[in-house]
Amino acid sequence: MSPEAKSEKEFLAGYKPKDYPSIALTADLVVFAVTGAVLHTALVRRGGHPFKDALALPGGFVGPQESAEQAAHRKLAEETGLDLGQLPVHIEQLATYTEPDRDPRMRVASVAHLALLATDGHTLPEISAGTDASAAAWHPVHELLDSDALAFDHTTILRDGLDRLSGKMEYTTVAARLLPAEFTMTQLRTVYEAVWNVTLPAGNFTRKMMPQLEDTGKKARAAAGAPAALFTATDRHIHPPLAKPRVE
Amino acid sequence: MSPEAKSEKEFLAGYKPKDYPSIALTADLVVFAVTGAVLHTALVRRGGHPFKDALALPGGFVGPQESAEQAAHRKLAEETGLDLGQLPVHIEQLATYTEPDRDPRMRVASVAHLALLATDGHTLPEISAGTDASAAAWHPVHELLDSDALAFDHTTILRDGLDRLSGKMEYTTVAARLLPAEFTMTQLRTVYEAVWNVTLPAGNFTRKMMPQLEDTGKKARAAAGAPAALFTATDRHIHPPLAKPRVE
DNA sequence: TAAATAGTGTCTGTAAGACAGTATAAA
DNA sequence: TTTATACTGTCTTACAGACACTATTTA
Repeated sequence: MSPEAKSEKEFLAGYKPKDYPSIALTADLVVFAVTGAVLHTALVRRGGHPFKDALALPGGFVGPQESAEQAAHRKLAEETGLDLGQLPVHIEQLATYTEPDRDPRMRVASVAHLALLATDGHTLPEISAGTDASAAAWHPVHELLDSDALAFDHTTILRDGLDRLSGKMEYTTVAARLLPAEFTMTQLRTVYEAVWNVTLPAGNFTRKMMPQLEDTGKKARAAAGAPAALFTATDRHIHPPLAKPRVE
Repeated sequence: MSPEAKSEKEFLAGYKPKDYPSIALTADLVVFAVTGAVLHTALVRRGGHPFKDALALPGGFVGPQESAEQAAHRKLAEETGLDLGQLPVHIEQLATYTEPDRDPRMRVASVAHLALLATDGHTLPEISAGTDASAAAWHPVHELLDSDALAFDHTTILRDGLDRLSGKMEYTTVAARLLPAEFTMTQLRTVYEAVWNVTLPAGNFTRKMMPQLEDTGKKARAAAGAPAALFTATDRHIHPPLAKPRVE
């Protein structure tokens, strides 16, 4: 209870915000999910100008009482109709895009987030359009990135999201966030192959990942072949990292 | 509201910004430089409330016509008095901090940046206080992080900045940004040791880094001992990475 | 049985870690 | 010379990559 604390209290009580540049803040989402060994991203079809009818990342304004990450959670539910109470989702901040002219309407800074949805590898979560969009659907990422088809700077953001995920998978088990809590080694390897757009030798992958995972002791029901062990992820760092094969 | 009828050009000409939450955007800086084998960061002493007389990261509002990165450049010059025309500086975005109550005065989102200043390892660039601060000075990072001494959430930001730099040094030559364009292997190793707060075996370090650097053919003048080769950095990725020794 | 998948064994080449040895300069 | 620093050689261990092999299930 020093005199400084008291005077700071007085200062704040009488504080009137000074002028500062008017910049709107949005939270945008790069949403990833894997099906059929292909990485997909959730995109909305824009209902209005600018970039009308173009594909865009889901997102929207950060509210006055929420953090950007909370806004990303809320927007993910609103814009895709996903029930996040049911579906495990991993959200982390990606980067912030602040070029003054990135939105022709007004000054908007966008805090982009990476969102990973858990799937069994066969079915994508069903998504439906929110208020601002005319449609919401899944799109294969690697095909999409060959064409600069997205609104605003969203192609850049999507590429940054893919790069972040690709890199982080080398030294963490974050790839497991694209799978159910318990998963087989083959499921995990399929996620790596989908995100990296490569094929990996199964035997060596198993040996490398085994110490990073927790064996549940349970076995998966196999359609054919030996039943696979079910693992859960840990937060251990992979050291040395699992190197992404360089493209030849 | 019949967006169908309007072209995008007409739409934008008649566009009036809708209400959006009022959030101020600032660019803050984690500025690093190495001297005497110790990593230092530039901090300002706050002149006013809140957190009066506490240490804080340099930074300020993003202007209406500049990106956050441009604002970071400008603020670095303004708040430290550094002549960035003379001094090579590397700036990259770190993360954005958006907790609603992180500034007691008003809603402020801060885009934090990592700034690396080149030094010869013996002298830190001289810095002087800008308008908002009563002083600006260098502080040893690892000592500082033991005590949560900074204003706002700046201790978190500083720690995130250190983590980013530490990690990136494993697989890039970004550490060279803390040195002049041409540097010796020992200088570079000293940077690694300062940032990671470890000691590294000189021989193995040389062998590992050699293929990542460009040999200028020139030699440094040595006070004693054999003259060291002068290298320049490349943008090659270190593969496999140079692992940071885990703390025992 | 055959077919399919899971997981292990084994060999080879590369590189990290430890550390000794040699080379090149200044005092 | 001595001393200090810069590098290189060498040995051991670890592990990635390649790929064959065995084990375990379903049909």
